[in-house]
Amino acid sequence: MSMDSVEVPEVVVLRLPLYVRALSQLVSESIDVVSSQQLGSLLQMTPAQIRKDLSYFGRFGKQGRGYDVRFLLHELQEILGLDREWRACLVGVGRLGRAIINYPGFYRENFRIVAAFDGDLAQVGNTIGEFNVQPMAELSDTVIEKKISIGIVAVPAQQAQNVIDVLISNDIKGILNYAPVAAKVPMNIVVRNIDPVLSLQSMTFYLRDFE
Amino acid sequence: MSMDSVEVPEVVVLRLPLYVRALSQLVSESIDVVSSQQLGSLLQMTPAQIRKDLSYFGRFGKQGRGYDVRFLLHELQEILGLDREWRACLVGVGRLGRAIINYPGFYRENFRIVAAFDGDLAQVGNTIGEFNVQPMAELSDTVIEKKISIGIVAVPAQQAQNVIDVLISNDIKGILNYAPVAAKVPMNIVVRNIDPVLSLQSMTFYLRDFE
DNA sequence: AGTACTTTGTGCTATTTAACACAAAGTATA
DNA sequence: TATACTTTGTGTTAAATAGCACAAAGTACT
Repeated sequence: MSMDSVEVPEVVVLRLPLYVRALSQLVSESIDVVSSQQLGSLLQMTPAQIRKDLSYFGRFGKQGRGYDVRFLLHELQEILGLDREWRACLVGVGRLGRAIINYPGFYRENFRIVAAFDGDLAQVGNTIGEFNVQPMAELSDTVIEKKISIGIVAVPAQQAQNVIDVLISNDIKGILNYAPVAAKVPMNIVVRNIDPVLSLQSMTFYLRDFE
Repeated sequence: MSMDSVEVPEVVVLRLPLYVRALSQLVSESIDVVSSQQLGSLLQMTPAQIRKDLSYFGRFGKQGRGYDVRFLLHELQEILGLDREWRACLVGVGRLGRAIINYPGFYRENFRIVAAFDGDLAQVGNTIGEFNVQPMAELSDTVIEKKISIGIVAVPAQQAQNVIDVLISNDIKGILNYAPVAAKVPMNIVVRNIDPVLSLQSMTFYLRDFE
């Protein structure tokens, strides 16, 4: 018995960031108004899909004209919760973890990595970028102190589920998982997997027949 | 008028690597037989879906028993084209590109990065890992020489479409795109996007209401 | 051999997702 | 003001995807 008259499909939510990105691009090009037609050709999707998606959240456009770029961008950012800073902790400071810390793309979009943990005590105390690597035992306190709501998992597959369990038991609600495992989590936890190997392995199905 | 009696849906192809991974895990645990039930609970999906997916390619199971793990693994690897080595080139040797080159996960799954390019001539000639960074002008020859079929794009958004166009014009059929852009490609080209920021930006929609 | 159980492969149904197509409402131009 | 466009938002239809449920075929145990 949800409050929402219609539940928003997850596929729609997954597309909203694409719109945000395209609209940001348009803002930087000083374009004020855009039609679903134009947005569609920019993003390689049908205008109807864009309009349907947007209609789940309101009526943002103007007939005969299109959408005010800045306005729609602002609305979508608010809908997605992108109008504020999000704090994340990294777990696992191996090669991959270090690359993630040094990746500037998160910062640019208001995602802040504010702590780094590792289960391996040999790593604890090391300095990576601006952080001291902390032991997992400190996770509980740090999550509260630094108001962390997202966990980024960059540990080997074997340890991933355990790390994820610890994160969840410390009230982390969102997990960005770089480990190659299908994490088991309660329904109220949001998991996003980053797994380039899986991507390649499905790609080759279509490449087999060329040479 | 395709040869296949039924076209395999792309969603199904996207799931096959998950099965491959789970089966590999089972092999390493010396488990010989698995039911769709067990596989489903391992991967958090319904047994029916697994059986339906597999049925697009053949009848691999045995009633009352399940699937022979090694046999099914081998079959799926063959279907996906994972029974051989795939060669890729990297374009863009900035921070991200270097991390990709040093990532051991590709190698472990028989994907070989065999060349690195950069459009910035200041990068050309530098040594990254085991490679000399080559200028884009050499891409054409190198792709043929080294039998490269996959391009990994790790350049800034602004340059991504151009790089992708060059790759395609040199007969690359698969692109693993780390740049935050919706690449425009002909229908016969397979693109897979790796975009952690998009993942976070859709995640926050569900996190908004906690704290 | 017989009974109870397990599990596949698949026809069918239900659900989800995407696209069509058009009235309504706006713009542009004369 | 009138006419020809443009574009949204959405009811409706179409297509894609997922899940049910069961006959058929096997296993396990007595």
